[in-house]
Amino acid sequence: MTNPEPGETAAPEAGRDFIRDIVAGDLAAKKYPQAVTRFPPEPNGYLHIGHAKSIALNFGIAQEFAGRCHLRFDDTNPVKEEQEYIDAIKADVKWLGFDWGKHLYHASDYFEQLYQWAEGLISAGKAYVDDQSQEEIRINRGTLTEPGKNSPFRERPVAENLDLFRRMRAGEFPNGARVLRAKIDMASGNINLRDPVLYRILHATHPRTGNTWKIYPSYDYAHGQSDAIEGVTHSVCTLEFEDHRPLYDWLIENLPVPSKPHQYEFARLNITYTLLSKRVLTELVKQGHVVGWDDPRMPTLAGLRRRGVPPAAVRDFVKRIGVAKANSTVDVGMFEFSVREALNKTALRRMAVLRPLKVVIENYPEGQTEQLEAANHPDDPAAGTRKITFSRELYIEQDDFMENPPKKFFRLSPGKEVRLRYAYFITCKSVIKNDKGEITELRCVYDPATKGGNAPDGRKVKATMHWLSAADAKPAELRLYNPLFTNPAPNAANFAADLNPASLETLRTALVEPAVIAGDDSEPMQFERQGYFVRDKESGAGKPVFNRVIGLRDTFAKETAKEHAKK
RNA sequence: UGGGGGAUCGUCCAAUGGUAGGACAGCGGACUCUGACUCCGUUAAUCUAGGUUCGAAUCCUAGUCCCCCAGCCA
Repeated sequence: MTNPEPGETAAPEAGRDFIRDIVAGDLAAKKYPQAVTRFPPEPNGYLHIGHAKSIALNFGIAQEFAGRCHLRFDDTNPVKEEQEYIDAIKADVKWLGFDWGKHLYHASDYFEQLYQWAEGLISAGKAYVDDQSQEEIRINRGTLTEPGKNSPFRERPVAENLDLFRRMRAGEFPNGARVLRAKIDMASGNINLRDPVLYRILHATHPRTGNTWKIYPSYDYAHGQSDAIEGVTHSVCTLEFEDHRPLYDWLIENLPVPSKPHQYEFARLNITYTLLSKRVLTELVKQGHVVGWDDPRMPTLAGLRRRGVPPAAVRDFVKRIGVAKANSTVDVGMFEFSVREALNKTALRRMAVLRPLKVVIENYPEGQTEQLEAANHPDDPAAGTRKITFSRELYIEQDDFMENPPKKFFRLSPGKEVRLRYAYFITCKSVIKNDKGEITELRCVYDPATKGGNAPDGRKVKATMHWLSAADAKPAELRLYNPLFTNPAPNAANFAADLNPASLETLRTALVEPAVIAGDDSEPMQFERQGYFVRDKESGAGKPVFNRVIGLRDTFAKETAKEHAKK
């Protein structure tokens, strides 16, 4: 985290959303010397693209307003939290491109302070130990339309509360025996104010504090106070915490905290064909619908990373969608746009045949080969060129040939001439089929005068196709991914019903040009006319595996689909 | 029927009393050795009804619809 010179607090991009407006206004009014934000994940799962929106917001504000942003783990529930998640979250935030510098904190760092403040609340008569069972507390809380009833333990003397609370800490009582509650208002229309639980007994091992604590603070009690301890000025969270704000403020007002942070809420991210719920994502993993948190079909940052999505694409996406208070669902197409845009600029071009169809160039001498030059990136000469081999036996894409093509089909068909990219024009002479009538091979002729891909007589072809020399092509496994859900608005409550059975399509007979294997395959490449692919971690020397990050925009396929829909 | 929020092109986000704008998607075209990219053009919206005002997405009144809250989760 960089901390630019003071005085540089004028906001360069102020006013891009209502939260930044507030920050800019507070800074202009000299309410704070510096904007301090925080990203506060609970380590009970992996981060997903919805978190990326929050990360970019919080770290972005710090950058733009010359403030700072903390990474703080909200680790108040040891029953659900694990070290694996803590490590994964840090890795994901870094991957996204943000740096908390020295500002790494945990709510658990403040457990002792929080405890002392709780005793203070008890001493002030503002909190009490409740012996009611969980069930009784629930019943006495009332309903949305009926007020709650005071606990019979609400007027317990301070000394007794203190004694009981200390014994709770000492571990004298089993889980659920008692809780510490704030004494606010059991009749409040806001249920969060009906004597909210501040501490509960939990005999569990915490990833950081081990077995030191037998009681743990609730989210409401820990969160705002952690903000205050850290000097957070703008505590940004999602809409569902809006009606926790009065409680947030009550605690800040009634505790001797060192600063007074304020909470602001924005709408969480939703995307079509996607579920961004930690509960659902956890179940997808645990029930084996995906191979893990980093399954390339997952909307987790780990999944996107493995899928080959550049972090810049994620940042661009969350910047495009903006920040507001209205619930909304972003079209997944908008994310795909960001991914393609990021990849198009940098991905090196290669050729790969997903579903091979053999082609024999009848008039090309047997045994002869030649090296042709191909650009690594047509829009960037600096990316250089590579050699590709041409020979008598080739492979083209099955989709690039039709025996009886419709008018709009520009590719190869009997008697038709097309260009093989960077090579020659070829014309299809005949089709060879097997017993079942399936096309197994094409016999074509080439025009030696078109070497490199241009006809000296100026004649044009409608299509340019990718191809591979049979002797040089390398086998590879290609994994094509489709949305995990078939429903644009998947039902989180019954997500299994909306699962897409075809979310993963594995191509085991695909072929790639040698440069794909030989070159640096850690970065995504574009397999021309197909899409962007990146080497998967399961890839081995003898068995290269590539993930399709995303396909190229395919206007022809879209038109074809439309035609079909009409019929 | 308690409390808290929200409604602007198909979608997401702007416009804070003065020409409703941008992005994605769509459509049409140009270009093209990727049916990609790029470029040009274009369709398309203020939840409803009243009111205030020279002028309303914006202010007022009354409605409608949507979301969140009854964990010892966060």
